[in-house]
Amino acid sequence: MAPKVVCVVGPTATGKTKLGVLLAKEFHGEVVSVDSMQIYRGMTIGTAAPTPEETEGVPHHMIAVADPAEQWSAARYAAEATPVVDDILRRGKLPFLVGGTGLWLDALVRGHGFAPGRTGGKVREELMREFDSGGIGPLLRELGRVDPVSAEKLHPADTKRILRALEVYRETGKTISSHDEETRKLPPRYDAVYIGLRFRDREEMRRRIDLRVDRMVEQGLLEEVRTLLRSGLPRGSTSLQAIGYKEFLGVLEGNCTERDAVAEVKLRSRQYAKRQLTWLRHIPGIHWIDWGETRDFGRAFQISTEILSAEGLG
RNA sequence: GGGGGAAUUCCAGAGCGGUCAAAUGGGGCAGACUGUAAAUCUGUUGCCUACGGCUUCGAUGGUUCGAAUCCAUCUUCCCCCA
Repeated sequence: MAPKVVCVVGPTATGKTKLGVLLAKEFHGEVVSVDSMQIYRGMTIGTAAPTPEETEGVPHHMIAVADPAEQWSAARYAAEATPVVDDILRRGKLPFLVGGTGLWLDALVRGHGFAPGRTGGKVREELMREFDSGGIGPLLRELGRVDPVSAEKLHPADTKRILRALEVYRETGKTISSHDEETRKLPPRYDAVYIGLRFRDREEMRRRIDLRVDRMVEQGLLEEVRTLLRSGLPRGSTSLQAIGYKEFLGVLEGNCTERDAVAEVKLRSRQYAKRQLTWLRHIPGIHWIDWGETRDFGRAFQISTEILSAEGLG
């Protein structure tokens, strides 16, 4: 039987971090962050990474462990987070996977591994060159020959995935569709209990996000971005894809006013939250806790406690 | 006070007599997602008893077989001269 873990999920600004800490304290657990941006060092304000006060002494893992200049990926995350989770289990504690990066969470929980090939790899570079010179047409035709299942499924505009599908084939001689098919059948590595946080009302979510962004600015987001840049971060870094950072980069470069940047960050954040909700809808069995006008953590804690107890944890 | 310009579907903004429920972008909504995932990609977006029908393009009234597109008046806004 797969070991049990608890996942605290939900879109941005719903309070996953706080609930995670409350529960970890109660259930003798440790937190493993599942966040593609909190992974990078020096990005605490803009990613709302938990501060030492907020962790309340609960050990947190996979936060600020990467250099912002590095290119992390779901695969690398899963590879590094898995032993961390296992170690927590070995010590008889309960892992709380807390975060909003859907793919990373799935990769960790299901533990399927990814097919070979990576960003920056030789084959990928080669494919990029071919794409630049010949467009997607020839590549899509090639995919149609070697992996018709993927070619059929992928939209012609979905360059990224078309290249990746070809990459897997060229690297391994096997198709990504067969790889996916096989890994889908594998039993998950962990038996996850999902607790989801969300707002009942979209407007309320929006207000919460706006508030959060305003607070980030007050706490010095601009300065944080400036410091990050001073460390000689390459412009194309994955870490700079983070919402808040890419917009404030524009402010520092004088391409946009802080006021506009703030509005942009709020907008992109709520669009992101929507995508997170879409992702989460495909996970069956999430125990949702709906926030009303206020986030009543006392109540959420109580509900979660009951859920976890019913699951035999605690 | 005089002269000129503009009013379009949630927003910006095309359209300049029929092929217009109205390009395009944004936003909204929905979806996808197996090595960049806070990324990337897709669909949809007036109403309906829906392969057809109905009501829209500041307002009213005209011209015309036919108008968002032409004319008149009115309303609002912008610019210029006073």
